[in-house]
Amino acid sequence: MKVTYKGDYALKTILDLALHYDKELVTTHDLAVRIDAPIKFLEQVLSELKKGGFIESRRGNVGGYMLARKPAKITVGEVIRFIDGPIEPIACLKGEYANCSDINKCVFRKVWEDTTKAISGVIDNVNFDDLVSKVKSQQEEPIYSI
Amino acid sequence: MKVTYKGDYALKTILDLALHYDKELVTTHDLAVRIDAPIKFLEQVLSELKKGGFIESRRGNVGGYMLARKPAKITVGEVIRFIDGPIEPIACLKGEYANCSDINKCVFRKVWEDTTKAISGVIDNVNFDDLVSKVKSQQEEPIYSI
DNA sequence: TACTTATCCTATCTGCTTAGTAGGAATTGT
DNA sequence: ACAATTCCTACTAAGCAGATAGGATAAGTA
Repeated sequence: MKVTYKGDYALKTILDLALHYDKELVTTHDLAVRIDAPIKFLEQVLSELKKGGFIESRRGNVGGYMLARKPAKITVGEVIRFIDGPIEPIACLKGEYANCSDINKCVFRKVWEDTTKAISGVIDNVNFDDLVSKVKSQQEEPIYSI
Repeated sequence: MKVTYKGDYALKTILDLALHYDKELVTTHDLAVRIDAPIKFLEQVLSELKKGGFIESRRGNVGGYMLARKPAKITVGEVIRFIDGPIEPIACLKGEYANCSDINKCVFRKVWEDTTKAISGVIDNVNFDDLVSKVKSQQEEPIYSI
């Protein structure tokens, strides 16, 4: 599993849109400023997220983006898998590996399967409602230091 | 976390040497044939594994390689980390990431930390004695099909 | 001593992926 | 008509993976 900049931008995009859910549309420009991403690169990420059914858009003068689903219905795992590809640590689990003469006898296979499950157990159990709550609780946090 | 061919060859190398532990030295040639790796590429992997203290070598006519430690004292996690680098799914956990303005406020950080722990929980708890046992039990397995 | 069989060392190469850039077409409200 | 936006396609620079190449060095043996 490797989370690229593209995946990182995608996650931050979904989180930003989740914070504006049921309010106003978000433009690429505003998003790019807030998540600190190159706007032209971000455009491509947004295009993919739209194709993936994560977000919707409105073109023209007062256009912008919004989430296609409720934040609670989108998980980190879904987004990462869609943008950065399968989370398997090694290609052999996808059957795209030349060096597995007898895949059923490979003693490492179980290790990679267990690893994949362990990763899934984390990223598939965090949704964007959780993250929105976390962001909001951080903002409300009292200041303990003087 | 991404396991490369190099990492895969390294793991298979350690396993093969574990299967020959306390017996004879293993040559690069024999190893290359058994694990199906290009010999010149494998040489580089062996060189790294030696630098990492996993294996020892003997040069010359009757040379070859052997494990530097007992199979039980080498884990899959150790080898992978040494050959393929840190298992963190994203660079921000290593502090090598430009896009984290305030790392303590990033709500994704915990996700990546939890992911890293989950992966470690698997790969750091498999050692090469476990794998040797598994290989041997597979070899002894009765044939159920006619 | 010559020869063989090993490990060891360093440089080079090719294709792929990541991250980003560039330029403009299409759409929509004012 | 104009401005602001999404949308589309192509290109590029840098880095990395996965080798390949050519030999130097070491050690046992006839």
